[in-house]
Amino acid sequence: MGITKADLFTENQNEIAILAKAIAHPARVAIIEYLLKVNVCICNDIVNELPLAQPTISQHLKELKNAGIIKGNIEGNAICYCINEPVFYKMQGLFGTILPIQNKCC
Amino acid sequence: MGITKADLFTENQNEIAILAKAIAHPARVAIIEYLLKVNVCICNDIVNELPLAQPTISQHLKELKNAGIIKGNIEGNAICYCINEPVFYKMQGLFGTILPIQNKCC
DNA sequence: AAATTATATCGTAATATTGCAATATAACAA
DNA sequence: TTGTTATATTGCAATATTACGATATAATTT
Repeated sequence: MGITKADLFTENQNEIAILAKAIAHPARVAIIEYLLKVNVCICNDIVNELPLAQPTISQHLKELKNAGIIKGNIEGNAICYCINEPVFYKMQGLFGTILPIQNKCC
Repeated sequence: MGITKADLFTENQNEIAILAKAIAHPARVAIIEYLLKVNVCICNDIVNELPLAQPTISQHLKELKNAGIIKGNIEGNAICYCINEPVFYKMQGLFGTILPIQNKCC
Protein backbone atom coordinates (compact mmCIF):
# COMPACT_ATOMS: atom_id res chain seq x y z
CA MET A 1 0.00 0.00 0.00
CA GLY A 2 1.80 3.10 1.21
CA ILE A 3 -1.32 4.82 2.43
CA THR A 4 -1.75 5.44 6.13
CA LYS A 5 -5.12 4.36 7.51
CA ALA A 6 -5.61 7.56 9.45
CA ASP A 7 -9.34 6.95 9.96
CA LEU A 8 -8.55 3.99 12.19
CA PHE A 9 -6.87 6.12 14.82
CA THR A 10 -7.85 8.91 17.17
CA GLU A 11 -7.63 12.55 16.22
CA ASN A 12 -4.92 13.03 18.81
CA GLN A 13 -2.85 10.18 17.48
CA ASN A 14 -3.11 11.53 13.96
CA GLU A 15 -2.26 15.03 15.13
CA ILE A 16 0.92 13.87 16.84
CA ALA A 17 1.86 11.80 13.79
CA ILE A 18 1.34 14.72 11.42
CA LEU A 19 3.44 17.11 13.49
CA ALA A 20 6.12 14.48 13.93
CA LYS A 21 6.18 13.84 10.22
CA ALA A 22 6.66 17.54 9.59
CA ILE A 23 9.95 17.51 11.49
CA ALA A 24 10.93 14.01 10.38
CA HIS A 25 13.50 15.31 7.92
CA PRO A 26 16.83 16.88 8.82
CA ALA A 27 16.35 19.72 6.34
CA ARG A 28 13.13 20.69 8.06
CA VAL A 29 14.76 20.47 11.47
CA ALA A 30 17.53 22.69 10.10
CA ILE A 31 15.01 25.21 8.79
CA ILE A 32 13.28 25.39 12.16
CA GLU A 33 16.56 25.73 14.00
CA TYR A 34 17.62 28.48 11.65
CA LEU A 35 14.36 30.38 12.06
CA LEU A 36 14.76 30.12 15.81
CA LYS A 37 18.39 31.18 15.70
CA VAL A 38 18.06 34.30 13.61
CA ASN A 39 15.06 35.23 15.63
CA VAL A 40 13.73 37.43 12.88
CA CYS A 41 11.71 36.60 9.85
CA ILE A 42 13.82 35.01 7.21
CA CYS A 43 13.21 34.82 3.54
CA ASN A 44 15.66 33.04 1.43
CA ASP A 45 18.77 33.11 3.34
CA ILE A 46 17.50 29.62 4.00
CA VAL A 47 18.24 28.68 0.41
CA ASN A 48 21.77 30.02 0.81
CA GLU A 49 22.11 28.42 4.22
CA LEU A 50 21.05 24.89 3.36
CA PRO A 51 22.85 22.55 0.96
CA LEU A 52 19.78 21.79 -1.12
CA ALA A 53 18.36 23.23 -4.30
CA GLN A 54 15.83 26.02 -4.15
CA PRO A 55 12.84 23.96 -5.32
CA THR A 56 13.63 21.33 -2.71
CA ILE A 57 13.70 23.90 0.07
CA SER A 58 10.54 25.50 -1.22
CA GLN A 59 8.92 22.10 -0.91
CA HIS A 60 10.13 21.56 2.64
CA LEU A 61 8.91 25.02 3.60
CA LYS A 62 5.53 24.16 2.16
CA GLU A 63 5.31 21.04 4.31
CA LEU A 64 6.22 22.93 7.45
CA LYS A 65 3.62 25.54 6.55
CA ASN A 66 0.97 22.91 5.89
CA ALA A 67 1.62 21.44 9.31
CA GLY A 68 1.19 24.93 10.73
CA ILE A 69 4.64 24.99 12.31
CA ILE A 70 5.77 28.02 10.32
CA LYS A 71 4.02 30.79 8.49
CA GLY A 72 5.04 33.09 5.66
CA ASN A 73 4.32 36.72 4.94
CA ILE A 74 4.89 38.42 1.62
CA GLU A 75 7.38 41.24 1.91
CA GLY A 76 8.10 42.88 -1.39
CA ASN A 77 9.30 40.23 -3.73
CA ALA A 78 10.51 38.09 -0.89
CA ILE A 79 8.66 35.84 1.54
CA CYS A 80 9.24 36.18 5.22
CA TYR A 81 8.95 32.90 7.05
CA CYS A 82 8.83 32.49 10.76
CA ILE A 83 7.79 30.10 13.50
CA ASN A 84 4.07 29.93 14.15
CA GLU A 85 4.23 30.00 17.90
CA PRO A 86 0.85 28.50 18.89
CA VAL A 87 1.36 25.35 16.84
CA PHE A 88 5.00 25.20 17.76
CA TYR A 89 4.22 25.28 21.45
CA LYS A 90 1.46 22.78 20.94
CA MET A 91 3.93 20.47 19.24
CA GLN A 92 6.35 20.73 22.13
CA GLY A 93 3.50 20.04 24.45
CA LEU A 94 2.40 16.95 22.57
CA PHE A 95 5.83 15.42 22.53
CA GLY A 96 6.54 16.43 26.07
CA THR A 97 3.44 14.87 27.54
CA ILE A 98 2.52 11.69 25.77
CA LEU A 99 3.93 10.13 28.76
CA PRO A 100 4.13 9.77 32.46
CA ILE A 101 6.29 6.67 32.47
CA GLN A 102 6.36 4.19 35.28
CA ASN A 103 7.70 1.04 33.80
CA LYS A 104 7.43 -2.05 35.86
CA CYS A 105 9.39 -4.40 33.68
CA CYS A 106 12.15 -5.04 31.21
CA MET B 1 14.95 10.99 -5.66
CA GLY B 2 13.36 9.81 -2.43
CA ILE B 3 16.58 9.48 -0.56
CA THR B 4 17.31 11.84 2.29
CA LYS B 5 20.73 13.46 2.13
CA ALA B 6 21.50 12.84 5.77
CA ASP B 7 25.21 13.50 5.35
CA LEU B 8 24.48 17.14 4.61
CA PHE B 9 23.07 17.80 8.05
CA THR B 10 24.33 17.74 11.60
CA GLU B 11 24.16 14.65 13.77
CA ASN B 12 21.70 16.36 16.02
CA GLN B 13 19.41 17.30 13.16
CA ASN B 14 19.46 13.74 11.88
CA GLU B 15 18.82 12.39 15.34
CA ILE B 16 15.75 14.54 15.83
CA ALA B 17 14.51 13.63 12.36
CA ILE B 18 14.94 9.90 12.98
CA LEU B 19 13.10 9.98 16.29
CA ALA B 20 10.37 12.13 14.81
CA LYS B 21 9.99 9.75 11.90
CA ALA B 22 9.60 6.88 14.33
CA ILE B 23 6.48 8.44 15.78
CA ALA B 24 5.29 9.93 12.51
CA HIS B 25 2.58 7.31 12.10
CA PRO B 26 -0.62 7.09 14.14
CA ALA B 27 -0.23 3.34 14.64
CA ARG B 28 3.15 3.88 16.24
CA VAL B 29 1.79 6.67 18.40
CA ALA B 30 -1.00 4.28 19.41
CA ILE B 31 1.51 1.56 20.27
CA ILE B 32 3.50 3.93 22.46
CA GLU B 33 0.38 5.22 24.17
CA TYR B 34 -0.75 1.67 24.81
CA LEU B 35 2.59 0.64 26.24
CA LEU B 36 2.48 3.64 28.52
CA LYS B 37 -1.11 3.00 29.55
CA VAL B 38 -0.82 -0.62 30.51
CA ASN B 39 2.36 0.20 32.30
CA VAL B 40 3.61 -3.37 32.07
CA CYS B 41 5.34 -5.20 29.33
CA ILE B 42 2.97 -6.07 26.57
CA CYS B 43 3.27 -8.76 24.02
CA ASN B 44 0.61 -9.08 21.48
CA ASP B 45 -2.36 -7.57 22.99
CA ILE B 46 -1.19 -4.85 20.67
CA VAL B 47 -2.23 -6.92 17.70
CA ASN B 48 -5.68 -7.34 19.25
CA GLU B 49 -5.81 -3.72 20.26
CA LEU B 50 -4.94 -2.09 16.96
CA PRO B 51 -7.00 -2.31 13.78
CA LEU B 52 -4.13 -3.51 11.62
CA ALA B 53 -2.93 -6.91 10.52
CA GLN B 54 -0.30 -8.74 12.54
CA PRO B 55 2.54 -8.37 10.00
CA THR B 56 1.86 -4.64 9.76
CA ILE B 57 2.09 -4.21 13.51
CA SER B 58 5.20 -6.34 13.64
CA GLN B 59 6.73 -3.96 11.13
CA HIS B 60 5.76 -0.87 13.13
CA LEU B 61 7.19 -2.44 16.28
CA LYS B 62 10.41 -3.08 14.43
CA GLU B 63 10.68 0.57 13.44
CA LEU B 64 10.09 1.73 16.98
CA LYS B 65 12.70 -0.73 18.15
CA ASN B 66 15.19 0.40 15.52
CA ALA B 67 14.76 3.97 16.69
CA GLY B 68 15.41 2.74 20.22
CA ILE B 69 12.11 4.00 21.56
CA ILE B 70 10.93 0.57 22.66
CA LYS B 71 12.64 -2.71 23.41
CA GLY B 72 11.48 -6.30 23.41
CA ASN B 73 12.28 -9.26 25.61
CA ILE B 74 11.52 -12.85 24.78
CA GLU B 75 9.15 -14.38 27.30
CA GLY B 76 8.22 -17.93 26.49
CA ASN B 77 6.72 -17.94 23.04
CA ALA B 78 5.70 -14.32 23.35
CA ILE B 79 7.67 -11.09 23.08
CA CYS B 80 7.39 -8.52 25.78
CA TYR B 81 7.69 -4.99 24.46
CA CYS B 82 8.08 -1.92 26.55
CA ILE B 83 9.24 1.66 26.46
CA ASN B 84 13.00 2.13 26.46
CA GLU B 85 13.13 4.94 28.96
CA PRO B 86 16.51 6.55 28.23
CA VAL B 87 15.73 7.08 24.55
CA PHE B 88 12.16 7.99 25.32
CA TYR B 89 13.24 10.72 27.72
CA LYS B 90 15.85 11.86 25.27
CA MET B 91 13.17 12.17 22.63
CA GLN B 92 11.02 14.25 24.89
CA GLY B 93 14.02 16.36 25.66
CA LEU B 94 14.84 16.91 22.01
CA PHE B 95 11.36 18.02 21.10
CA GLY B 96 10.98 20.03 24.23
CA THR B 97 14.11 22.08 23.76
CA ILE B 98 14.77 22.77 20.13
CA LEU B 99 13.56 26.12 21.02
CA PRO B 100 13.64 29.16 23.17
CA ILE B 101 11.41 31.27 20.98
CA GLN B 102 11.48 35.01 20.94
CA ASN B 103 9.91 36.00 17.70
CA LYS B 104 10.26 39.58 16.66
CA CYS B 105 8.07 39.51 13.62
CA CYS B 106 5.08 38.20 11.73
C1' DA C 1 4.63 -35.93 17.63
C1' DA C 2 0.91 -32.95 16.16
C1' DA C 3 -1.61 -28.97 16.88
C1' DT C 4 -1.67 -24.38 18.58
C1' DT C 5 -0.07 -19.82 19.66
C1' DA C 6 2.97 -15.82 19.11
C1' DT C 7 5.85 -13.50 16.29
C1' DA C 8 8.87 -12.43 12.31
C1' DT C 9 10.02 -12.35 7.46
C1' DC C 10 9.20 -12.38 2.46
C1' DG C 11 7.14 -10.78 -1.49
C1' DT C 12 4.56 -7.58 -3.63
C1' DA C 13 1.21 -3.85 -4.77
C1' DA C 14 -0.13 0.84 -3.89
C1' DT C 15 1.19 5.11 -2.55
C1' DA C 16 4.31 8.76 -0.62
C1' DT C 17 8.61 11.25 -0.23
C1' DT C 18 12.83 13.39 -1.77
C1' DG C 19 15.38 15.92 -5.00
C1' DC C 20 16.07 18.70 -8.84
C1' DA C 21 15.96 20.78 -13.71
C1' DA C 22 12.99 23.45 -16.15
C1' DT C 23 9.73 26.71 -16.06
C1' DA C 24 6.34 29.97 -14.23
C1' DT C 25 5.12 33.99 -11.47
C1' DA C 26 5.56 38.21 -9.21
C1' DA C 27 7.87 42.23 -7.43
C1' DC C 28 11.53 45.31 -7.97
C1' DA C 29 15.38 47.83 -10.42
C1' DA C 30 17.46 49.93 -14.34
C1' DT D 1 10.01 47.83 -20.72
C1' DT D 2 13.69 44.83 -19.95
C1' DG D 3 16.30 42.61 -16.78
C1' DT D 4 16.94 40.76 -12.25
C1' DT D 5 15.77 38.66 -7.96
C1' DA D 6 12.86 35.76 -5.02
C1' DT D 7 9.85 32.20 -4.82
C1' DA D 8 6.52 28.59 -6.37
C1' DT D 9 5.01 24.97 -9.45
C1' DT D 10 5.48 21.19 -12.73
C1' DG D 11 7.24 16.95 -14.19
C1' DC D 12 9.81 13.23 -13.43
C1' DA D 13 13.16 9.72 -11.64
C1' DA D 14 14.78 7.30 -7.58
C1' DT D 15 13.74 5.60 -3.37
C1' DA D 16 10.90 4.83 0.88
C1' DT D 17 6.72 3.65 3.35
C1' DT D 18 2.49 1.23 4.31
C1' DA D 19 -0.23 -2.75 4.25
C1' DC D 20 -1.08 -7.47 4.05
C1' DG D 21 -1.27 -12.52 2.42
C1' DA D 22 1.56 -16.28 2.60
C1' DT D 23 4.89 -18.46 4.89
C1' DA D 24 8.54 -19.36 8.28
C1' DT D 25 10.12 -19.96 13.05
C1' DA D 26 9.94 -21.05 17.71
C1' DA D 27 7.89 -22.06 22.06
C1' DT D 28 3.72 -24.30 24.36
C1' DT D 29 0.13 -27.36 24.79
C1' DT D 30 -2.26 -31.61 23.97
